[in-house]
This record gives sequence, structure tokens and C-alpha cells, in this order.
Amino acid sequence: MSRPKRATIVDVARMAEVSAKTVSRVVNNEPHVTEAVKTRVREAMRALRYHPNVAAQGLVRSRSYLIGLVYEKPSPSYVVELQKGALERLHGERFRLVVLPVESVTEREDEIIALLRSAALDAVLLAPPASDHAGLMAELREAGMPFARISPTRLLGNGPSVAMDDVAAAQEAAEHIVSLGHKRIGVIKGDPSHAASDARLVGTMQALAKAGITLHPELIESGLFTFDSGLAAARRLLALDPPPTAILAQNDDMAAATVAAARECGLHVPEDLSVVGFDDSDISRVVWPPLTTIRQPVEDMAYRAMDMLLHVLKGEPEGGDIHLAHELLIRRSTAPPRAG
Amino acid sequence: MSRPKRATIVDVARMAEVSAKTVSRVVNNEPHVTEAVKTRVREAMRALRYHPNVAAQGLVRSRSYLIGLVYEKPSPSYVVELQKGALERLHGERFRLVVLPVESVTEREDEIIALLRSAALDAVLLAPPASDHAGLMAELREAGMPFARISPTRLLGNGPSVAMDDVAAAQEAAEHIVSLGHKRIGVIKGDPSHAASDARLVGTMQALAKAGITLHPELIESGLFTFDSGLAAARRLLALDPPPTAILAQNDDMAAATVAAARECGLHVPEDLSVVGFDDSDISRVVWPPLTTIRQPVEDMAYRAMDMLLHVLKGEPEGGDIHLAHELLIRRSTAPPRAG
DNA sequence: CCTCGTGGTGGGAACGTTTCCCTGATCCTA
DNA sequence: TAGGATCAGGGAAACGTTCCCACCACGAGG
Repeated sequence: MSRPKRATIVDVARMAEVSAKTVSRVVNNEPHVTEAVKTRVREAMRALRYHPNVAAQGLVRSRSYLIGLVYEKPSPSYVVELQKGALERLHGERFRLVVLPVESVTEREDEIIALLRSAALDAVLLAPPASDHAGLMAELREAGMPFARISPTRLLGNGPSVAMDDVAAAQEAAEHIVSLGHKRIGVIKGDPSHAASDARLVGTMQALAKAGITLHPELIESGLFTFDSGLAAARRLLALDPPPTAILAQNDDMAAATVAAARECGLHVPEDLSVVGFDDSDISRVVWPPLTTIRQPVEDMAYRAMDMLLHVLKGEPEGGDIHLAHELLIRRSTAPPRAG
Repeated sequence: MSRPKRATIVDVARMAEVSAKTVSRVVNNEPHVTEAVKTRVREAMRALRYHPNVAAQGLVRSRSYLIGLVYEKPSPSYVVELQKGALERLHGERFRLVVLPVESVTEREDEIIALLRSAALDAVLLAPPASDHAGLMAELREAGMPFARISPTRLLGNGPSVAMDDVAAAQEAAEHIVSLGHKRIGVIKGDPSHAASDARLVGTMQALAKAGITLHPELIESGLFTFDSGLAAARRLLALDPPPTAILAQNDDMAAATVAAARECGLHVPEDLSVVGFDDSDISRVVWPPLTTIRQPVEDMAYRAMDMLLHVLKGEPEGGDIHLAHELLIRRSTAPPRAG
């Protein structure tokens, strides 16, 4: 009653004096229709404000035209860029994006799989850490649901994925700090359930080892990629005696927290403490000083991953693992340590 | 082929030795089924990994179980909170959230309406500035698509909505600054296409007028609710002679930009310049010093709006306009002006 | 003149559910 | 023990589209 009856394909067919089948052909741009008939049908469609019923289409084509985006509560800025890239690619396509933030991929695997199974998605985009979860991928394969992965660090050659080289990037960041003359360097790791955290730590340690610097365990703190977790970790590092002269945080949110923690202690960045972030998310330019960071092209990665997914959905062969370049952005949060 | 045939309701019916109708009743928790039959059916469902086909359900019930969230590129932190609140309420419901960021509601109204018509949504949540767009609302009413509005400033009594009092909030912020002793006060307005920008300006002017302070036009700059636009606006204000001793920004992103601009000029916040934000988004705690701001409960608002929408979808009568309280959070970005 | 393809068109089944309308069986009460 | 009420369950139609197949006219080639 409140919902006025929408025009159906047969209404259009009746008005244009053709069969429903023919209308369907016009709607889907199929051949075998005279130009004259085509225009007649188009007019009827406009007159009746006809829009095809997606549910009915989906039923017969077994397509829902929905693509899911699975991610696990990482930093807000990361989520936004992820969505931006995915939506950008989806613009103009019939597919729509359903957001599926999950609590914990590892702990509630069954729940997530049930969600995906019942959500009638055509495909899913897996952001970290779901993109490294073997069980989830196996289930998706079995269910015949195409997926693409963003920033996987393991199990490559397992369907389309877009990633960057976390090890090399972290190495580059550490080399920058070393080249400035820092010797006592702290690290704030990301969420342990993200494989990227380990990869980045490996890169950092390689660079430090090459420079002959040993990284004492007390200088490695763990966070969860969130501002608050970073704040706590940074406070612990700055309470050491002597405190580090530089801190490498594994994402920008935690790097921003490190800057805040330094301020609390009356320290100036970068004069008293150099801080390096990771991601080049919005936050790295929002805080003062703007953060030296690794540009991780999250938006591009999401765009490319979505692109590969659409290819698969169009029946083309699956793509492989794509690699995108990172970049060290030197801004104002790093400087040589105070002399002495 | 790639997509293994999913079990249908008749497969389950055959296995459990009942009719399809009975299985349907079990699935939907309807009465008139013996406990014994129920368990038999449930077992068959599990064995066959049966999940109802959403498209088929949607077809016959004319429901898509999709709810759209329409917003227009505001600050990232706002978007994230919006989504968080909406998703929070959706947890455990059958409905899924489709994100629909749009370019410009006013400029491309037709496009948006076409999008909504063809997207087969059951309902939409309208965030600003779409929530103030009369044409859009009229179309939605005509199409029989329920909607709820977040932070509308006009056209109340027009269906469910959740808002806060922008005028009063801005007034309170200005009073705080006045009470600290500031006389020369700058304002950075938000996006002119958002009605909230005007409302907040009104509140600010009322407070200043009451204190006998006149706000010269040169002290009012306009931004777009983004960091970059705020940076430009703040630079213009700080280039005035004499510069303001306090700046009221209409959201946190622009307030953060103001802090950055001040730093560029070698000014210290809050000693040389007080800055007030608006929203209490993540960014207000991420920057240093943490911003004095107005807490706008965006997440709660989205939650409540979604709640009202679900009520409507369940056939209950439409709710009215709900008002949520704001709160002035005094943090470390405001202080009395320097003596002299 | 008859066949054979071919481009345009329509008829009818199918997709997987729910819902309307039944039929029996069981139960309670007078 | 009869009467109605309640309950468990089933058959068939409906939702709006696409797809397989058949049909028709028409021109070319034999």
C-alpha cells in the first residue's frame, strides 16, 4: 500500500506492443532487435519509469550484484582509503559494495563464513588480516565465491592479490633513520594477528643489522594499529633509560600517538625524538609535524584488487599477484639526534 | 561449473521427508511445526549446508534486505563514525549496508535518484547534506522508500530524524572562548552546501553579540570541512593584521589544519592561538594539543537513525525528530590570550 | 519453384522462495 | 459422545526476470 506498484517488464511490453522477451533484449543491449522497436520500448520504459527488478534478475542469473569488503577494525584512515579505492572502480558498474567489518577473523572464522555464505555475495575483497587467512580462502574456493586479496603477505599464487613489499619498505624506513645518525631506535609493532607486522619487523631488523645496530628486546613494543595502543606503547618506550632517540611505528596512527606521547613528556619532535610512520594515511599530514612515512598506496591497491575481481566476474581468467611500489616520504618528523 | 549447485529448500524437504512449506516455516521460525520435525529439518539443513536464497526471498517478499547509506564526501572521520553506528545497529539483523557516497546531491539529483531507484534498496539513511534535500525526500516518498535523516537542519516533522542543536552548540563553543577573554575571534565555516554551516555560524554570532563583540566579515573564512580547505582558510586568517587570538573551526579536520597553520607561522597553540573544533572525531585526540571541541555523537546518531529505520521496515509507525545532546569538551587547545 | 539459412519475434518453462487456501487429525468442553 | 476449535502439514500459484526453443518472413542459391 505505501509501496506503489512498480512497473514490470510486461507493463512495458504491453505498452510498446512487443513481447516481454523483446523488452528484456533491449534492456540488456542484446542484438536481434530492430531500431524502431528499440526506440518504442525505450519510450515505454521512460513513460512507466521502469527499472528492472534486481531480485528477479538475480534469481534467474544467480547473481546478486553485491561485492563484499571484509576488513577487521584497523585504523579509520585505512578503512576510508580502502573503500574509496574499491568504490572508485565500481563507479559505473552494476555492482554495489557491502561493507563487512568483522570482529576477529581468527577467532570467529565460522561466523564469518556463515555470514559470507548467507549474504549472497558475488565476490569478496579481503583486506588484512583476512587476506592471510588460509581457512577462509579455502572455504571461499569451496563455495565457488571469487575473491581478491589486498596486502597478503603469505600464500601467494593463490588467486588475485595486490600487495607491496613490506620488508623492503620497513628496511628503507630504518635505513633513513640510521643514516641520520640514530643509534638507539625503538619500534612499535602493529597488531600481531596481521602478518604485515612481522614482515615489517623483519625489514627493520635487517636494516639495523646491516648497520651494526642491535635491537634490544626492550626497544620493541607491540600495539594494535590504533592510536590508543600506540600511545601506551610509546609511553613505555619513552620511559626507558635512556629513551630512544627515534621510534619506528608500524602505521601512522601509532606514529601520531608517539608524537603525542613525546609532547606529554615535554619532548620536541623531531629535535628530541624522530618518528616514522607507515601508510601515508591522512593522519600523517594532519598532525604536526607532518610525519615521515612510507607511502602505501592503499587506495590504488583496493582499486586494482576490485578491478581484478570484476575481471573474474566477467568470466576472464584469474589474475595473479600484483606488486605496487612503495615510497619513503621524508617530511618533518625526522631529524638527526641532538649532538652529544 | 565453478559455482557448485547450492542446496535448495526442496532438497532439504526431501531429506527431512517433509514438504518445502514446512521447511520454510522452520527457517522463518513460524509456528505449526512439531519439535521433532523441527530438529529433523534443522539437521537436514546443516547436512546440506543449506542457506536460503536471498534473491528468491526478496523476489516474493519484495524485499532486498539492503539499506543504503548516502553521504557526500565529508571528512573521513565522520564517515567512519557514521558507518560504525549504522553497522552496530544492523548487527544480528538480516539487513546489510550498502555505501553510497555521492558527488554532489544538489548538482546531480537525477543521477542519485536513478541510483536509488535502480539499486533496489529497502530503505536509505541520509547523512548531511542529503538529509536537507527536499527534492530527494519527495522522490523517496513517491517511490515509497522509507528513509531516516541524520543531522537535518531544516524541514523537520518530515519523517524520522536524529539531530543535535547546532546553534546552541556553536553558541556554547563561542561562549567558552569569550569567557577566556578573547576579543578578536576568527571563524572557519564549513561547506556552504551543508545547512549546518549556517546554523553554526548563527550560534557563534549570537554568543559574540551577547558579549558585545562584533565579528568583522574579514574574520569569517569558508572551508569545505576538509583538512586542506581548512589549512587555506586558517592561513588567510593568520595573515590578518592583527591576527585573531582564537579561531573557531566548524569541524575537527579544519581545526587540526588550523593548528598546523599556526605551527607553520611559529605560533604555539594554545599560548598564541586558541583553536576550537567541532564533532569530537578521532582526529581531535590524535593531534597535539588535543582539541577543545563539541562532542557531536555521530555514532549514536547513526545508530538511532538506523534503529528508527528498522522500526519502519517492521511496519511500526514512523518515529519523529529525535534530539541528542551535545557537550563541550574542553581539552588543551584553548587558553586565555597572552596578556597584553 | 523449392529449399536452406538467417535476422527478428514470441511462447513457455525455469529460477527458489513464500503465501493463500485447503484437508485431516487431535483436543477440549459440555 | 458430539461439536467446534486448534493444530500440523500439503498443493499450487505467484513474484519478475531470463533462456531455450520454435516460429515466421524473406532473400539467395540450386
